[in-house]
Amino acid sequence: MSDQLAAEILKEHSLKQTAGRLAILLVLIKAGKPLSHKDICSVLGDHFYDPVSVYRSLDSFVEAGFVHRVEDDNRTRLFALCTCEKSSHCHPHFFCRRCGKCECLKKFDIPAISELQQDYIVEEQRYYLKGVCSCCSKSGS
Amino acid sequence: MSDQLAAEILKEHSLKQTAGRLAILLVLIKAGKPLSHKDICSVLGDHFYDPVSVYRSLDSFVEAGFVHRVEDDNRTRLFALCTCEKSSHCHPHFFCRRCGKCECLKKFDIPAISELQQDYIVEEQRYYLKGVCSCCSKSGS
DNA sequence: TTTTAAATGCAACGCAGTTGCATTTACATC
DNA sequence: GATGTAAATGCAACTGCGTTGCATTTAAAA
Repeated sequence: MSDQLAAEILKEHSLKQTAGRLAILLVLIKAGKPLSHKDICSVLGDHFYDPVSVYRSLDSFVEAGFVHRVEDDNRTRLFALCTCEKSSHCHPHFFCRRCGKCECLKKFDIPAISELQQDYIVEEQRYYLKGVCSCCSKSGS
Repeated sequence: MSDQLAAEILKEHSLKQTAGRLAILLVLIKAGKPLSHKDICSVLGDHFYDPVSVYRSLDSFVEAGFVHRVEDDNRTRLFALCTCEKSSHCHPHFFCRRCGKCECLKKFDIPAISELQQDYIVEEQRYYLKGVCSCCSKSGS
């Protein structure tokens, strides 16, 4: 299932199939949301895979384009499997300050800023929201 | 001129007038754009004001609400005097990858996301653009 | 099976920002 | 103007995320 998907993704992007990469990718697939390096390491368990190698594997995923990096505001980076087409990486991310989770909000259209401001070349857009997610807001204050 | 403005801003927000705070505020006023801690320290010159104190002064400015923090993607934070009303801190920031400058794009309306997604409490929005600014794009590739 | 470029582990490093604590200072009160 | 006090500062050490260098191992092509 997910194992096979992970292997396929690596193959598709001409990345070597290593135990570490497969494990990391599996974690990202199962999570279905952005995770920090720390999150990933704690799911993998210590001593299984070197933290530095986790960084390097993630970097290779980002470079290949099937994982994207989300900056949160604590100077940490989150990594998420990117299910959208490569050309539309851009969608808002919502950070819940109560449960700490990060969600990709893919329903929203981000306005085409480039049309509004002359001579600006927009190469990357990032939309970041913070507050309380629907799950937490329902379960009382 | 600017000196007086700096003093007024501090007074308005009930912050003690200290040489360091006035100097930092002056730097921000004159810059007219977001600056990093490093930028500020290098304008102030070494040995005039302790780097840690610069951080603390900036924090007090942010807490008072007349300076806001902009996250760029190099894990550094930029600080900018906030000329807009407190209630509308939110506007896009454009980072030019060529000249490295950061601009506040105050003309743009950010869509009201909160209406679209039920039960989400949006407390903060951040819009981040990256590319080449009009100035750099005009002066050749 | 052999070869080789890429991936890994380990140790040390870099940098932005924070914390603790003793000292100094702005400013309110007398 | 002198005094008292909470806030601001300087200094040193620390934290946490991420990176770099280098020797070793390994996936996968030949």
